[in-house]
Amino acid sequence: MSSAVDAVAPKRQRGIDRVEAILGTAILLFSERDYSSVTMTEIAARSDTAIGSLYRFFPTKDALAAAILDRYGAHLIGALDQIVADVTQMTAAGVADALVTLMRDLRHERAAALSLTHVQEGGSEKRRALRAAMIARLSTILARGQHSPALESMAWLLLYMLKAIRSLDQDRPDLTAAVAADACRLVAFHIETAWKRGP
Amino acid sequence: MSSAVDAVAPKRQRGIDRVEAILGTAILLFSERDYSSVTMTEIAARSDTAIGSLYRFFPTKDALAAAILDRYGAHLIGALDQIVADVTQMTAAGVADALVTLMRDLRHERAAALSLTHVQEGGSEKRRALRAAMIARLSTILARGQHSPALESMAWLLLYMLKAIRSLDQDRPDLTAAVAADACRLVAFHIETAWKRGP
Amino acid sequence: MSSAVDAVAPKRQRGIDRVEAILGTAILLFSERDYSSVTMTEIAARSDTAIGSLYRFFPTKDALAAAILDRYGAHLIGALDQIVADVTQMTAAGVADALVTLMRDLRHERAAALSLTHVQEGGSEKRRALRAAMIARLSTILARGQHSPALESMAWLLLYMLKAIRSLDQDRPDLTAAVAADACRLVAFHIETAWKRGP
Amino acid sequence: MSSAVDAVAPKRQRGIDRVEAILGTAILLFSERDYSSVTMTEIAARSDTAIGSLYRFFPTKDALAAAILDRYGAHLIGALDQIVADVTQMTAAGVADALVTLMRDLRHERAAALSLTHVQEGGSEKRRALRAAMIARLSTILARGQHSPALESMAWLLLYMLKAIRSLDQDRPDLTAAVAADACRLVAFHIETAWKRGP
DNA sequence: AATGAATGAGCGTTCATTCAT
DNA sequence: TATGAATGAACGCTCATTCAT
Repeated sequence: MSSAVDAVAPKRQRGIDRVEAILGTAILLFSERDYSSVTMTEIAARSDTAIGSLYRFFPTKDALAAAILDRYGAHLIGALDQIVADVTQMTAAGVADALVTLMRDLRHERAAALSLTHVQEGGSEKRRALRAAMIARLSTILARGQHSPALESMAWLLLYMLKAIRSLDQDRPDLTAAVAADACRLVAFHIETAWKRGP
Repeated sequence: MSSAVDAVAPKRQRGIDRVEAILGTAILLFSERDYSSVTMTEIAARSDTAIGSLYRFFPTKDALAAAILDRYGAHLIGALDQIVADVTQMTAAGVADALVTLMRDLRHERAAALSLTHVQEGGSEKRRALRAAMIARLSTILARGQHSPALESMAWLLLYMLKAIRSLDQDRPDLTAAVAADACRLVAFHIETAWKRGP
Repeated sequence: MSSAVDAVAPKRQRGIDRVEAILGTAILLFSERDYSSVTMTEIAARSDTAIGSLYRFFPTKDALAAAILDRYGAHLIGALDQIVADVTQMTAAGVADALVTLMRDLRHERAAALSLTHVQEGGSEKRRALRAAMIARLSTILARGQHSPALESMAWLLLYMLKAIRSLDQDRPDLTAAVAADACRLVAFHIETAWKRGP
Repeated sequence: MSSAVDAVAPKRQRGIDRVEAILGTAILLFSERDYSSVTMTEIAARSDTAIGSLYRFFPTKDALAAAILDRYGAHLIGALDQIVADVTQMTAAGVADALVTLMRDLRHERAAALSLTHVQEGGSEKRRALRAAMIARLSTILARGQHSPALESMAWLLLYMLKAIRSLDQDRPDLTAAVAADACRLVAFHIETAWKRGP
């Protein structure tokens, strides 16, 4: 009953490539459909992986979901930290543009992450941690470099606006150009409001 | 009303009640979880319906999903039509407030509808039609009574902002009060921009 | 994820028959092979049951095992109680004969129960309870009607001798006749030793 | 011994150690659980052997089982032959004690062997051969040195009684002391009955 | 008409065994 | 040679749907 091997981590190049293929395929499928309706068999088949090999690297479906969330979180936080570092030398419009662009770049991973919202196994905890980390960065941006809990509710609104813009971008890519300026203007308006208000 | 109909009326009424119970339960469950992970058996049990009866009213799971989407669409479009009818006599702030309030009122049905996004059986077609209907109303609002295709991209942005506000409202109900004014201000800013721009 | 129907209990005649067929097949298979190597699919196929129906009555493999153990325990304890009731009017040889015969009659169920020894889900607890119940009866028999904890170790030895005789009976049915008298003589010798010793 | 062999001797010794570790681990696991529920991966991990190496020494799981049975059989027959050699100079009680002790000493290997009862690959043939060999020795013991087919059924009964005593010993080690004398007395009674009866 | 037992394809997962490195 | 990644048939179990009662 108890399996001797449970863990993961590819050691050879082939394993690393395979993990990449699996994650890419999984992100693609989860971004298109339900977590529950995407099957491990399908992920394996589409990434040219034997089902047994898939389970070598990701011992459960939830573990695969967690890996995707982790990777998405790392990308996101890394990029936000970059903006935080530069915020004192940027205009509101510049910050708005950076944020909107960042969200567009991560659109696929984000869509996949959305499908993983309800995953068991500490998934909601992971999401909570990620959200907290994002809110912390966005609050700092709204406070122009000094973290300020008073701005947290504005940070939440900013976060959800950014999500909305990314969703729109993904659902109607034909509108991206037409919408871009207005979207940035809205975000910039929000940021300026915060900056005027002070920390 | 006549005694001749009374014989069947209870039956009909019972059927209506049953359908209501099923739809209510389904909306609740779909708003909490994956479409795929909510089972017909569970919907039947939670609404005190025999599984066979559930299938009498909704011959497939997709048909049940379609019924929920239809009902949600009708509610939404009805309410938007009301705002459209009154828009020429409202301020931008008033319109913003009406829209935000509407979205909050429909939050449960909306959450359920989100779960049904990827349903087969003409689900995406239904969604497309609903979106088109919403965009038409929002465009009219942004044009202050006259429908204007030029404002379509702004209508899309408005639509997604409203979604974002509703999501935030649902995910963090503790922030509703703190966020409400800023959210309405943003929406009003967007509406005013459109109104200034002209149709 | 959570299933609305978990429990069991057939209500119609057809269901009762089916449960009998399933239990019979399962006892047969478990008496021939490993618990782990007997598959639910095989039990279903051999008892002409759809796999889904098998799971309606026995929601897990362990539950099926538990049902078999329960039934075996009930048969065994019932028969032992009969012997206990009559023991004061019987000779040692008569008791020995009754015990050996009883074991022979239950040989198939017993062989199946053996396969279920290591089943999780409180299986070992069930086995412990059954053993305790058997030891209590055998102690009473060895004490000629009065229960006596002092005779417990002799009861254990008796229990294992009876198991041995039944196993031999099953493994080499051709020897049954040749062995029967010697086996009964051994058991009677043990019972007489206990009776002489006193409670 | 010579330096020329030293180069390979360590390799051979390592191989022997490895095989010993594997067999020991396998006996331990098989004595605790189902043959089917013990995995090759687990045996490999617990004996610090790479799965590939395990398969080099034992090309199938059945081959590993066969090796365990062979070793158990060799131990058992060797010890019985010793008793056979001495039987003419022993009392019935002495023989009984020797047999009971022997069984106790081999209890772990025996428990493992029990798990392997139903293994395919000539496993039942192996078991039959082993049993025949045991019965031959026990018959000889019961005939006091002269092999006598007439005593075969008594030998079978003796074999199963010995199994029962060993099982009891293993299941309830706390009773060993209390039960030992009674168990030996029973076996001695059986042996004496045979000796009286003559070959 | 209403019920719930029956059905079986398909899901997540395991593990004996093979084979490239 | 020794290693452990790769393979895929098969397992326990679920659930949308059908159908006899």
